[in-house]
Amino acid sequence: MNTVHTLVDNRPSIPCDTVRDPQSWEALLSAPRTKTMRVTQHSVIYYEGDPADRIYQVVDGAVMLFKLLPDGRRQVVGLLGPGDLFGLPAGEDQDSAAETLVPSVLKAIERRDVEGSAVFQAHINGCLLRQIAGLRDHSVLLGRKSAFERVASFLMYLVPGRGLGEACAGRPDGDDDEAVVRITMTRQEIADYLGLTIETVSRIISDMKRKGFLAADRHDRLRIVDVCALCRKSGSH
Amino acid sequence: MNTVHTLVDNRPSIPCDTVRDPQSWEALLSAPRTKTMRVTQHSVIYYEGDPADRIYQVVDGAVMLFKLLPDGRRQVVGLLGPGDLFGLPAGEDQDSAAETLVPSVLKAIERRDVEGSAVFQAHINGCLLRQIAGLRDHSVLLGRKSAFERVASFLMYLVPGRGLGEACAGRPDGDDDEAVVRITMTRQEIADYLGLTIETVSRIISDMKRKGFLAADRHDRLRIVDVCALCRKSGSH
DNA sequence: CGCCCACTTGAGGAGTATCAAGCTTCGTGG
DNA sequence: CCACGAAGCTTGATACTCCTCAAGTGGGCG
Repeated sequence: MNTVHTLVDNRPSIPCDTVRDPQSWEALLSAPRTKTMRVTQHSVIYYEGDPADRIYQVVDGAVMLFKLLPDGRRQVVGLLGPGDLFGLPAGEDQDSAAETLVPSVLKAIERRDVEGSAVFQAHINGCLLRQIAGLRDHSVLLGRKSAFERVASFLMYLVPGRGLGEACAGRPDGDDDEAVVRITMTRQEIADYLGLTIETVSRIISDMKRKGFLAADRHDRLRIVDVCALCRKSGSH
Repeated sequence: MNTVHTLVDNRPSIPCDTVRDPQSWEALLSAPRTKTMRVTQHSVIYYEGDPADRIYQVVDGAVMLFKLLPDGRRQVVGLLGPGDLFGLPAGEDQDSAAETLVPSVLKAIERRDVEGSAVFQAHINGCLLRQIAGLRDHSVLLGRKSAFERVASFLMYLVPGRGLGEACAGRPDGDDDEAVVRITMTRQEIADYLGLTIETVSRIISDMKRKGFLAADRHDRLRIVDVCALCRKSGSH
């Protein structure tokens, strides 16, 4: 917890060609010590307990954070997409494991490069606040929602441009409020995210099809017939 | 939705050289615009949706953060003690409500006083990271633990100096590993924190007494007969 | 002393997990 | 190109945990 306060004098200009101390987050991403990683689906980036000497940003793809109980029960504690940061725990070691859900491109930034810089701290701060908001919403889901509501909430989360909050607000609830979502997670991953079993997730999705909320395009692709209708079943509206 | 806060400005302490730009977190706490609040038990500090123009630090006491679903279901998404910060959402408005669990002393800091300062950002960062770690642990509890394990985990959390992580690690598991914890939360608050009902919490505690894990001191006070034994039942060890 | 509120206890039922088959889909190799 | 196997998904039967509804019980305060 011994933060080194490098008080960077931030003058307005910043022509900043190949600075030793990059002045913006974008510059940091292309700094010499920052590495770009291209990783395949289901690659483990780190395990819980690994030393946290780098932080990561998702450039493209998707990453899942999870924790395990000693007996093997797993809980997914975060889903990350482009722009999100991960790998920055409170202590010295990672407090969760990180694994890619799809082939991804990541930036690995040396932790010491971000500590002490006001610009980076502010950027990181924003990311952390968004993660906290997401975790709080997810606590409500895990603690208070039924299985049906959990799956409905999850599907809403997958609808582009309607992540959780703005879900139902978007368009008038007239006809043709359709959306096609790609499911890039396995049933097991979804179950571990929603605090359910694989069988329950499967049953709920079948049930949603039977009730006309969903139509099957393919195995890894679902058509939500009426986004608003499903959203109203998510418990949040 | 607007509770009246008793904003008591207590200036007795700290000569307070009236800095315009305080350079340390401690200095900020005694800056002119920072107010000290003394609030009674069960005071609402803010509701979800209120504008977030101040952030708060717990000086003494305890605060609970919670969210409500439209139908009234409640989930407690955070328990805070001395030193913890709250009231800093990702957006403009509060994403959860805040209420005191016991009579408390809080510092209310103008949000604009902390934005843009490297020193404060770094301090806030550490607080946010600790909150994220707590939320992740709590996700595991809500998503994957049984009712018994949840209550056991909660009791471990109350044991002084054994918050979650270091729980069982402390002392040798010899005899006399006793602890007395004060329960300052109502059964309803505990239930809403653990994602259970009031009746289930009550039943589990009775069950723990019957099985010899707990002994009743008083209504709001429990004696944990063998901390290590209970800890082993918490699912985390 | 008695009321009120928070807590406890009980009976019954809903919802989800568990266990056990089937069924698809996809990749591999004949 | 198709047969085969494996892995992931779906469906069914059953069990069990926890919730719901309802009736006590106890302690604190007027």
